[in-house]
Amino acid sequence: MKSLSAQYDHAAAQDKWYPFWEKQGYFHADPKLSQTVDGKPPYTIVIPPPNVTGALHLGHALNNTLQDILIRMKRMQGYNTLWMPGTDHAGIATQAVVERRLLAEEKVSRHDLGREGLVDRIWQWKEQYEKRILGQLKQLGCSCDWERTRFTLDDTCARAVRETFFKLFSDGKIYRGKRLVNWDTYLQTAVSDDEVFHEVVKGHFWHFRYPVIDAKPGEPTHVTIATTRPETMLGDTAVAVHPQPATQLAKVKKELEERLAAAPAKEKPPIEAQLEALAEREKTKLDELQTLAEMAARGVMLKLPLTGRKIPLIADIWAKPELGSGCVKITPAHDANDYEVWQRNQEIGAINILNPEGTLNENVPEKYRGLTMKKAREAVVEDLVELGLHDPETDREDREIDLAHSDRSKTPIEPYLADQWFVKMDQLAQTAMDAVSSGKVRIVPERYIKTYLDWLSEKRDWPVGRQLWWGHRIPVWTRQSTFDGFPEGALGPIIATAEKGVSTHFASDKKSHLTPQNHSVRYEVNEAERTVKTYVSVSPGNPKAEEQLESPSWGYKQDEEVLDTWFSSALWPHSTLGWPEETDELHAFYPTTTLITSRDIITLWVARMVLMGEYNMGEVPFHEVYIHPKILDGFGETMSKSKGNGIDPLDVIQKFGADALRFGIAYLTTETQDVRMPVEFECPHCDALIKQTKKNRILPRIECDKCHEPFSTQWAEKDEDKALKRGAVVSDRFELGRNFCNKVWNASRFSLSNLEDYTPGEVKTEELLLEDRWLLSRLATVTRQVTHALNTYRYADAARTLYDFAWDEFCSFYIEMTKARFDVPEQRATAQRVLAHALDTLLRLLHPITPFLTEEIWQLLNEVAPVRSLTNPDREATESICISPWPEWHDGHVDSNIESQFAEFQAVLGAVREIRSRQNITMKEELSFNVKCPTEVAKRLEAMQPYFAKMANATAAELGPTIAPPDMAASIPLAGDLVGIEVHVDVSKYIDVDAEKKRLTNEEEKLTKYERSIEGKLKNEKFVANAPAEVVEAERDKLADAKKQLVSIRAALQKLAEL
RNA sequence: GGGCGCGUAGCUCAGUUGGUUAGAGCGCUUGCUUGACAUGCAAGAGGUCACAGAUUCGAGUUCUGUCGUGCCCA
Repeated sequence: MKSLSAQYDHAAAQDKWYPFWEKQGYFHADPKLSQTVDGKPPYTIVIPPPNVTGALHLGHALNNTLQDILIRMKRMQGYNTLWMPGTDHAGIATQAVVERRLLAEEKVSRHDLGREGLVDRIWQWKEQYEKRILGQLKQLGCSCDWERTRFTLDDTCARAVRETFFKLFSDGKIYRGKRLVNWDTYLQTAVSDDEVFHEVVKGHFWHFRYPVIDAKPGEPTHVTIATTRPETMLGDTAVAVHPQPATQLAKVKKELEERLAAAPAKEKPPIEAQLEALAEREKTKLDELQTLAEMAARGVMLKLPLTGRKIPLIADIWAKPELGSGCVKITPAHDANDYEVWQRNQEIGAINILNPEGTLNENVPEKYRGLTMKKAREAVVEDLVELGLHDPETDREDREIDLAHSDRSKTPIEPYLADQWFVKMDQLAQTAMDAVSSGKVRIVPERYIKTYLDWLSEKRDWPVGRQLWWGHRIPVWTRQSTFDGFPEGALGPIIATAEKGVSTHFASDKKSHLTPQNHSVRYEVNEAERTVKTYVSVSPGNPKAEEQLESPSWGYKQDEEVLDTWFSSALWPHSTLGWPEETDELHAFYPTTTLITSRDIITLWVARMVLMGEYNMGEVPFHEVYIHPKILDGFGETMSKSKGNGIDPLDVIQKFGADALRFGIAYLTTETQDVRMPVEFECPHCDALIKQTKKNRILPRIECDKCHEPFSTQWAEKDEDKALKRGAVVSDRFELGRNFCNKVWNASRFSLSNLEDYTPGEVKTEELLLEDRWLLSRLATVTRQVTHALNTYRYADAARTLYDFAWDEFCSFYIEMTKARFDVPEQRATAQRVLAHALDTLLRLLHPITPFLTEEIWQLLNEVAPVRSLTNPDREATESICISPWPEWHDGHVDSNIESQFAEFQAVLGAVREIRSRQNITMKEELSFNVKCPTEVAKRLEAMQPYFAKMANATAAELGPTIAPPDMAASIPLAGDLVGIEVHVDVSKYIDVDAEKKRLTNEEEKLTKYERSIEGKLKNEKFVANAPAEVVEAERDKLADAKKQLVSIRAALQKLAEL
């Protein structure tokens, strides 16, 4: 047998076994098999496709490790398993990263490159990062079916996207609408909410007066409004006042009073001040507000200064009578709250006053057209002053304003009303809600059902267009024409009346490539202007039809926008399997089994997959969704690609190994909590540890605090940085895993070295010793617990169970005990067979979590003991642990009697060790001890003599019920189930009397306290009367036990006192 | 503002339906070159289970509130 290193070499194992697994094709799922494998259904997981914006961090490592653990277990259980891998194009995020890079490094913008040029460059980026991401997954040990790797923008997915869009379009579920977007005037694109950051800036609060038209006597002639953005008044379409100012004020007052009553003394003054102001307001303002509310109800109009437009005074709850003038101007096209007001008061309309580049458009008086917002602001204020509607001296307050900025251009965001493509969600959302309510899709943990249902129940239509170039271009061709001059020759006559929202077909002429089946049409008719916009969606695979539409005579243009990334992600479970083709894969593996993901995309992704699955396939995409915790950094922040606080799993794998990382991850994946992972950098020059800080976590190079040498990090990109040595990232969490792997490795090393003359053979029950039966019993229990834990996504339970069993039971006891048996020829063969069997089982249980380690040992074990199952004596071990059968447990092996007998031995051994340690007796000195115990216990302990010798260098001199403790003894009475057993060591040679007295006195105190607490309980009549009989009984037993212990401790103390 | 979590040892976390003398790993202390493993072995110290009420014979565990903290939605 070759000699094995004392340390597990994770790098070697990873390099060796991953290519082997791939070559053997273990990860490839054959759809034809799935109907036939043992009657077991296929087991499928689709990967949440990581986006190609950047490399993976520990959060992804967690997500994918959890998937791999299940996939590997199910594969071993004989299911036809498919883990479908792939990546996501992540429209805006990726385009933004590439654009930023281009600008920084080559000083070119997307406009310089043009659409095709930019998209080309993004593809290059994608190739690079896809490679890196897939490489990371392989390094992690993920057993994905790589032959099926997909990308959300590849041809297969594109086909599914086109098909789905066409289907939705034809079904009338896609429409054009208006929506407020975060408009980045610098980049001229909408940005999503999470690409916006808020910053408080200094600004002003301006008060203006708008004249009332035809005010009745006694009514106000002007309405005062206040704004932080005067220029938007050009787009006002109403002024709102609260419909019931008195009620509202009373409500606010009541809330304040309640808060005042509950507030601690020091917080009272500001609330009192507010209440006073409110009272003042009721006196001075309320009447006027009441009047205004009545005027609003009557339909009074106001004259919007500078524009000459008339706008209504409306009653709406958005107006806050407790604030400012109590009236608020409404600019639906440029303010989110005002937009909501418009939704409630459709008649007021919305006026967009902004050009895409941030200047004012033709909807404002000529004077202001073309001005930037800033210039317009000055002009508007100036002109209002001129009209006497604003006094700069009294009507302007300083104020801090929370202003949204674009993360990408760092310029202020303009809320902007844009035309958008929407998907109608009413019915689709309902199907997704039903899927979960009915239990067709189970969400684990259940609390996330609420998130899912709450979001879907709003049934908000889904805006699917994005003003980007990177993505699936919307397959709609548009042309605007006059109503009269409808292009008869080209299009043929209109069949249906061209009403708004009517979908119909062109009548095809014979030469047309547009057939009734391959396209769908919608019209948007503007009767006032007598124009019609025609939208044509073409089903996939009809390039000629598209060409025809784009030909000069037809004059159609394809929509410039692309689809929201989530549109393609929503199809992922079926698009990756080949839909809309009726592939074998689709038949075999859809619906998939489980989805494993993180909670932040329950609404964005999970819900949409369910509704699209139902829509396209008529069937849910998966039966269970497991939502796992998130890894936070040392500052409690979630790791994210954009923040740059993520840790590259490769930095961990390189130092600790993939197995250690995976074990650490499984160990921390508990049901409820997110997990903090404070990390440190390890200097590659001097091994000093450098704390990760918010500052250094994004640096490409870091200088060591101690030796001042620089080293590189995952962010290194410049050659000079890359040339530096890379600093590893370290954390206890990984050390735990690394140490555990090493422990298993060494236990295996020991086993292997003692199996050289192993022969397979039947082991008869009567040949088994106590420790064998104990181990088999424990193994059965552990197998059951681990299987159950993984089946219910209790990863931490599985990892902890295995950790404790492997370390504390298998290594610390079983292996230690077999050492003694290998020296006894007649015991050797049985010990070997049980050991080989146990190691074999343990490896298989561990394999899903630590695949490389277990494969490495499996292969070594196969060399010396290829046949090693006690339960299937003829079975030869498989060529790889990947495809070995998952352990089954035998209830017959579980023997609580044996386990308690073993616990007895462990406790006595522990007592001996404790005395040795307390008395400072080194292991070199042989120890003799006595045990006072019942006869049957004595008999059993007698049989364990070799183990006391081996494991504690101690001999039980006397055992039995009549043993008298030595005169100078250190004594430990056992507790709990083992009460009645006393361990005594004659320590006359060593004893530190004072120390022993002190210890016993401590112990006595503790026990006395304990005794009193139980006595207290038992004296409580209510407890005795109300608690279940067995609980009361248990307390009585505890009391009796404590008393027994006390007796022996007092006796020992007494003896010491007599010395 | 609404929803969902989390506050247990110096740190990172377990603690299943209320009944244990509240656990683990790391760190710390003491002693070990025990022939698988110092990435190890043996032992030890360390806790008002955030705070305040309530329910109960009994609360780390259930309920209410407060404070702190995190995420999601607006």
